[in-house]
Amino acid sequence: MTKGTDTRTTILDEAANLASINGLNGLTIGTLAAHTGMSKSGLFRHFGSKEDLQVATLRAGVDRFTETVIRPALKAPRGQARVRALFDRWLEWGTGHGLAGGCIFIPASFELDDQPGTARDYLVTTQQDWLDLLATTARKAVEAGDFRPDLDTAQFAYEFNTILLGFNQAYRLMRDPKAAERALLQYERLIKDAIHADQLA
Amino acid sequence: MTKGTDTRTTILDEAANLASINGLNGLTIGTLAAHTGMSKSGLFRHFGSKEDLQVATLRAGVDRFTETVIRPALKAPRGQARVRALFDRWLEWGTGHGLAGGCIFIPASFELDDQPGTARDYLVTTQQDWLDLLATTARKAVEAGDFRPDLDTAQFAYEFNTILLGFNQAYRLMRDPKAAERALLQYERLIKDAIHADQLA
DNA sequence: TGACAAAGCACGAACGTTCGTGCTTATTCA
DNA sequence: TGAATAAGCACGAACGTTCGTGCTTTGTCA
Repeated sequence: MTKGTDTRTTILDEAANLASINGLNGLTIGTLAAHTGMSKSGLFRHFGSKEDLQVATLRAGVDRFTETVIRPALKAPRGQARVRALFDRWLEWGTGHGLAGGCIFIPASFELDDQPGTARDYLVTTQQDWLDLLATTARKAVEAGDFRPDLDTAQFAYEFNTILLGFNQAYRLMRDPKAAERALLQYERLIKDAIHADQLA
Repeated sequence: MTKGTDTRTTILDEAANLASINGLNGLTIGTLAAHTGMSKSGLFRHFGSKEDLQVATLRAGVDRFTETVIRPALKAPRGQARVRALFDRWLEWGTGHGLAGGCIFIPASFELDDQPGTARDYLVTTQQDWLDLLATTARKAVEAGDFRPDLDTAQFAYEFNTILLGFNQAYRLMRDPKAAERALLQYERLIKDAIHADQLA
């Protein structure tokens, strides 16, 4: 690891933290330089444009996410256990074991949705990867016999993700002490339905 | 209605639209002035500070929301019908029948959650009002016999809101053509559970 | 005429970005 | 091996623009 990529890593580490607090648009070159003890120009040289910095920051966030959530969860055995591991790990990710301001992708989702560009494009693929991973994990749980065979795994992934969004709002904006409990209840209902659909109309 | 409050209304109307697109922090006095054909200073005089403008914009959003979602939904008869009316109306609200960039409160939720101030405070009370309204509506549905007596109405409100968050992300960021369908499926499962809890473990 | 509304103008600060200049490492070659 | 050369890295200064925010002046109606 040469010196350049070394400081670049340091910068992006801090950038991800700042962006998790102030958002991707609130991430500014000046404050980032101040937080890293660099000059604006010296820092800027590593990226070339603000948008490149945003994409690089998202990419750094993906690395952190993979390390904090996905990799550990994949150690759990296939099936329902792994689904649960993803859920539990995500809750940790969203509550400070990841970035200072929590998940960086959720605010970005609503910040960039009307803002065309490479940052938005990258975020979309990232989010799609996450949904695909969830769907795949659910499918394996079906194959393992944990979930019912006719489960709509894409819908399952969609709803799983939705639970995280709700938790994030309740936890960070509303500071609801019951946020985790609420999310867990919702999760358990989702799982119950994935095991056997309710017969009643 | 005097001239001053008249233009103020015009300004806030446009402010809500711009904020729904660019976020509350992305809402800038300069661009707002350009969009309303006013001078920055002439516009600024109406508020006195950026934060005041943000709060006033949120307040204008609440008015629009009440008019678009709540008021029409309250015309539906108490019980499950009214719950459904709130859901349907919200989907319209989130897909353009309200503000240009969709719901203004959702992006604000994730933008302001780490940003102390009067704007954040106001948003929290607004969101709490919404959750309370949902819970109350659910409780009336219980009283009407539409929902089961032991329903946790606060949890119901929480999950109802969560569905909206998920829909917003799927619709606006992912541009998922199935977003509405997915949200509806999730909604129907929530209702089914509200009617009679699944017996199975 | 007097009160209020809007414009005009200017401010200091911060924004993203460019430029030219040194300092530190690698690389090359005698 | 040691000097010469090149590449990489970070810096300070400044660019033009936009930010939020004040003052002062003009316009517009009761």
